[in-house]
Amino acid sequence: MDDFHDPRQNHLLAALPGDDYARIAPYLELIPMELGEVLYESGTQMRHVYFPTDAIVSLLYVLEDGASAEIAVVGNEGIVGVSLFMGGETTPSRAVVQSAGRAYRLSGQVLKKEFDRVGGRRSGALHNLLLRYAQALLTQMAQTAVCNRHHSLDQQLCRWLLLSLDRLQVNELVMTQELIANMLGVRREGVTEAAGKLQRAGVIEYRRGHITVRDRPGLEARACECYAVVKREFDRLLPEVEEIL
Amino acid sequence: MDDFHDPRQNHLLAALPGDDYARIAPYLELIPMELGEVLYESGTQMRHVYFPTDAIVSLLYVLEDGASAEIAVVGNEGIVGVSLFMGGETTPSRAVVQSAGRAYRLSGQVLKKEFDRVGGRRSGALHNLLLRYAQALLTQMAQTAVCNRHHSLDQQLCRWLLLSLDRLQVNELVMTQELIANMLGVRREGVTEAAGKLQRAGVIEYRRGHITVRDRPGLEARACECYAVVKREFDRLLPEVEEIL
DNA sequence: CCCTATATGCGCGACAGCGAACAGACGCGG
DNA sequence: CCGCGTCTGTTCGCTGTCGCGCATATAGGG
Repeated sequence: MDDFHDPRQNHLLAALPGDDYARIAPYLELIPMELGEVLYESGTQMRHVYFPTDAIVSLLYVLEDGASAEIAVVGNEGIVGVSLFMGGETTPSRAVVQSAGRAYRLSGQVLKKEFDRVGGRRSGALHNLLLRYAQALLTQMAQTAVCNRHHSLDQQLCRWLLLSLDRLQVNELVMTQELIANMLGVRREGVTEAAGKLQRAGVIEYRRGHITVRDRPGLEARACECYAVVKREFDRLLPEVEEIL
Repeated sequence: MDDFHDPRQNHLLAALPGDDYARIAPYLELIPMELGEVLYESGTQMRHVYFPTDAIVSLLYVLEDGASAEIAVVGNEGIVGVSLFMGGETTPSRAVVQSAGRAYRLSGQVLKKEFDRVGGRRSGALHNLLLRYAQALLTQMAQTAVCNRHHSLDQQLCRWLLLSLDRLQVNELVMTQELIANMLGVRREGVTEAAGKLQRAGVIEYRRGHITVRDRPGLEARACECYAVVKREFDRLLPEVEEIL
């Protein structure tokens, strides 16, 4: 978490070949993101995509009655705003900053131009990379759907903590139980109870808005299979990321 | 439902400009599909994509313990096998025929070649069309996730019936309650009860594996918002379909 | 350093959906 | 036209989560 900041702390940007990266690099703007900030609202036209470095963004779906649920989470392994290059321009979801940090912003026009570029190689590297990322996102959403249906709040909390942890450089999350409840689409009291169990078991420790993970293997053991499936699929679809780090 | 069969009964194929369509038409094979047939298993390499005409295919996710849930449904508005052109080759889901009928099969190689084609126009029409379809699929999955979390079995059954109905030419579904329960990821008894309510209300009528919808507006009134959101998004993303029909 | 907004803990009753078990009813195939 | 396999209807207790209300603890700004 030093002050020197490089777009390539985002894995997608890091995975781009030198010349592909060089073409978009001049357009990347470093943007700080605060907890709770809304990057885009359901149905609104987006102007930019975001490549998080140390921030985490949740894709939330909000129902008419105000109830909500997280459908996917994006950290430094991904990009916020896939609908810009998929062609739809908008999505019926909301993007909210779940963990403060920074991201690189890129104008939608520049991204699209590069995405559609048909340069020396067949289709550009960015094109293939983003499509594979979109598929990984599809998997994450599918898994969320099934998990919502079949798994207990306890298991889901573990899954959620692990997903967040993977996208952070530290083992402490700044996050209230109320917010977690919003993400998971459950009652706050339910989170309190589940978190209490984990604390008593020595897996996590928390105090007013701060959760520290003490026993990651323990967390993995209590999580449902959904965490592992999603992680495996991300690793499979985006292997460049592993090679580099 | 005459015997003359045209690939263009699939809306994606119908939406392709003449010359784009002409290039892949010779490779399209008409395939009959029986109820319950598995098009591909989770994690297996796919050789073909399928463009249903009067069949309906469910994308199911099956958990380790055998529990399952439908994450999306594909009829003549779509294509089965998006991961082939997204670049992942496989997905961790299973494709099952939910309603018998026919589909046109296309070799993955031919599809990919056309998908990556950079012909006269910018990127090919197929490319844009399929990406927009993929985004619609993303929306459907997201909505399924939220629906699983927040809505009652009764509402979900209505949503599911409507989604199926939209993809059929008739108002009768050949489908047991047991199968519906598998799709929704609930107990069979739950479906029996929910269906009983609908029958008593005169909205549907059923007998051993056959469900007939009598009052579609009634069904829509009882469904959650999820149905309308998904339908609206499909119409927005794939407008060509409406223009043609 | 205190005070207040905010975060967490807990205790109800209510209820939807689960799991298992079984009875009846339909309809296809022989 | 008969029989059996399959589909549907119904029961019971159980668990997990909800919805509400309220008590208590904590941190950080004035």
